[in-house]
Amino acid sequence: MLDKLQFEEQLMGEIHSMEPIEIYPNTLILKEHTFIKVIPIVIEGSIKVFKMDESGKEIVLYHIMPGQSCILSIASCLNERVSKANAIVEKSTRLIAVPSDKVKEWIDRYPSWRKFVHNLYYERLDEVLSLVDNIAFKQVDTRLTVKLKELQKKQGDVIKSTHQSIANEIGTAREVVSRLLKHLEQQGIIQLERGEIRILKPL
Amino acid sequence: MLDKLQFEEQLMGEIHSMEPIEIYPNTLILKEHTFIKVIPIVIEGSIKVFKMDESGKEIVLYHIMPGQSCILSIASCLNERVSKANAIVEKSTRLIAVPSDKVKEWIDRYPSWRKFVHNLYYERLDEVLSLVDNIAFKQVDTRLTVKLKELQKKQGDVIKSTHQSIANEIGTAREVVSRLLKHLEQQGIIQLERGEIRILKPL
DNA sequence: CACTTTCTGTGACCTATGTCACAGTGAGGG
DNA sequence: CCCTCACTGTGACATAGGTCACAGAAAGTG
Repeated sequence: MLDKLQFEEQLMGEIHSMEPIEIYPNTLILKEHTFIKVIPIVIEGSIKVFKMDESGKEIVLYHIMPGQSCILSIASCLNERVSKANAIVEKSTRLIAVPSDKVKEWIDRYPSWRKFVHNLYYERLDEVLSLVDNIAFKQVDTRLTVKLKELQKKQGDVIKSTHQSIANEIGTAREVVSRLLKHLEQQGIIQLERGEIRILKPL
Repeated sequence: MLDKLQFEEQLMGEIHSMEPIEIYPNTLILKEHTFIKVIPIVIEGSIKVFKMDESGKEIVLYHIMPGQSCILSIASCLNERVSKANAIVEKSTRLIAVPSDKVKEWIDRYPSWRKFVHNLYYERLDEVLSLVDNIAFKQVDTRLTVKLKELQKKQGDVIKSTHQSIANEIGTAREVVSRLLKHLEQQGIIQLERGEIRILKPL
């Protein structure tokens, strides 16, 4: 997995010299308002980055997938500032924990690392901006179908996910998602099972 | 103004060798889905970066103030991708237009430029994230008072702004802003004039 | 197999906020 | 001094979507 990242040999060496660690689901690895000590590079699994309000409602900003890293952590660490969001491990995850001073050092030393970081910035900004776009302009039902399409792309026609987690992703309540999904089912577009959504017709 | 930016002498020299240009209000300088050719460094004035939906409703992402630059442009340019938002000149603006290949070159050459860019990333990500936070979790009235405080910080107790522009910033309709402002006035917290909001008591 | 937990389905209800439709009012231009 | 805009004020109204309060079903767990 790591080899797909186009790093210089020397940087690759540095990375490989670090021992990957295994982290289990539901581990909170980054808390808002805290300083960053290590930056994760995900090898396997996935990490969810989200914001949470006082009442415990959360909204998902993006997911860190294999070969990616957490741009918010990098930004915070490069500027020696606190984190602006939370991150929690979703699926069991193997990752390399890069100490924050390494990250700073690499920025100056390796062009390929710079490229990697700038690319991350672009991708994430893009995602966060379309999130803004969606919550500001789109109604909940559109947001839902967008999310379904996205999940379909990742997982295929059988999506394993609970209504609650989808609700979190699109920033609404579980009941609303249940209701809307039921409608789609009645229209014969999807089929619902416990923890599973089967897509029958194109959304 | 430029001298406040902590760049190396050599970079400073490069920047000073470029002729500043003057741009008038309401000039659209960046359109969504287009490629970036030049990056602005604002000397004086301000630029509004925003998203717009089909119906013409807009939502403001952030403002580029003197000494700052447009991180979205930089991100797009470094990755050779299209822009994800629009930018329009608000107040008459003097800026330096840095060709995109210079921006790339500087990233590799000048640590101070890297620092500048990473700092911008952090600041803007922060702003955009609190925007997400606000529209996802907060009600319109809270968003309004937050925005008022922000304007107060910038302009003092007498804020020059129309209800419409505030509505755009917080992503709602003008009537809603008028209504809420009226309430605040009735509570003796603010005083309304045409194009002006006077803050009497702390919000 | 009991018992608990997690997930889903649904009706009833409430309310924040967007929309429409005007009416006024101040400001600037010619 | 008009006349035309741009800005503001407001009532009436519609409604999306959040909240509450259950109930039943599936899946773990000991």
